[in-house]
Amino acid sequence: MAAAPKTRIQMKNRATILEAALEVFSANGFRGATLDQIATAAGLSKPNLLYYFAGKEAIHAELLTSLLDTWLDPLRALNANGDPIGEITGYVQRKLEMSRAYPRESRLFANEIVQGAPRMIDEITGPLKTLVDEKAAVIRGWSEAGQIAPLDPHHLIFSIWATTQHYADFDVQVRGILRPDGEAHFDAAAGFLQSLYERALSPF
Amino acid sequence: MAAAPKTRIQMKNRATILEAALEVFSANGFRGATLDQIATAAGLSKPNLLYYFAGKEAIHAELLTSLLDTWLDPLRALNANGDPIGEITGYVQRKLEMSRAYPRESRLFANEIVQGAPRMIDEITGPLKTLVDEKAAVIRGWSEAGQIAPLDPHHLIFSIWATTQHYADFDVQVRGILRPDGEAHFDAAAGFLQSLYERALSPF
DNA sequence: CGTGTTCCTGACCAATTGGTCAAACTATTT
DNA sequence: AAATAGTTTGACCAATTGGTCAGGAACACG
Repeated sequence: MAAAPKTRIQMKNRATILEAALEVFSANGFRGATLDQIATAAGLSKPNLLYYFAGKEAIHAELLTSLLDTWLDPLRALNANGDPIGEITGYVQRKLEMSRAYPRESRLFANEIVQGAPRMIDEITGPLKTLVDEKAAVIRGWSEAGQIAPLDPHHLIFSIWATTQHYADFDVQVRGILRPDGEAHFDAAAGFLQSLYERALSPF
Repeated sequence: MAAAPKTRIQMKNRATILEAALEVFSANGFRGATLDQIATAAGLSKPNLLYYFAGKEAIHAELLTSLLDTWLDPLRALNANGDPIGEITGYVQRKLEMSRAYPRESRLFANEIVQGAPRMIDEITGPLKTLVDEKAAVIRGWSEAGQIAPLDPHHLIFSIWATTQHYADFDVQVRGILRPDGEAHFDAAAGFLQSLYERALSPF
């Protein structure tokens, strides 16, 4: 899609712009973000932004496509041959770690999907669905073999997305309610989710 | 805040405008919504909108404050004297029912909170925190009495919000992945969440 | 050093958008 | 029916915003 950067300056400036755009888009949504904000955040002039990218849409699209892959890595890592409960709780922990380390990426996707995913619907019904269906089949195998409790695998995956991404997407709310405990709530969340899923998945 | 409507026409038109605004704000976020869109959706002219409301902000604010109360009703209904597991799974079901019946309201809040809740932060750190703390204390009492498993009550509430609102806020994604099953996924979700929380909360 | 290429900018533009206002139109009341 | 109060609108405005463009500055390289 986007022309491959060639010079050192291009590499550096494109990266700077994408970093600034991630900041601005994730905090304001596509429509709420302006090229001026992105330009200011990147320390560049607006016409200069448009020298590197064809337009606002192009910057946004580049962010979405280049980040989606990374975003799905934790699910890809779910290993059909591992210990079922350990694999799933491991997935939960990796996903929560993503929320801690990359909250802006999470909010970028959240903004997009809440508003109907107008620029991502193909990725969802295509590659994403394929990956989820594949991993859901693995989980279904485990529950049919009696290794984990019989829970619907698709909804199990949804619940993991929901509970883990909540800490990135609804960060202000979590902080507002857990007021004085600063950063510690991620560790508390890790412990809570570990217990929740261990208990729920245990076949006994 | 907003002047109390007096005439029949005022009642009807204010309601029409708020309904249209809910549609538009929930689908596009505050910044993404335009007065023209709301006016068109309401079947009124833009200046006429502004005869009934002081401005875009005022319409949005009215929606947020008037809907927040309803939104929290399910949690208020959590009864300290009821059966612990039944109370909590009942709360889960009521909350999921809200997602099914009022997805636009859910998305209105989701849009606001994902973007840092600039217009709602006081409600969060005030009345919302108070209510959550109160109900969390009730849940803590249950787990200290050994009636439910020892899970952090605040994070338990967060997980319930996350899992239930997910079906409204990320509706396109859920539909995109569960493609052919139309509306049935809400019933599947109800069953899944019932099992998930029953299993996780059971003290044994 | 000169020259071609890449990079950057100020000035500008058309479209969109939130909001105003005077005038016209419609209900309601007396 | 006249007077009053409430409702609606077309025309207009200033600010914002995505994007363009011609030319200048910096850089690479023979």
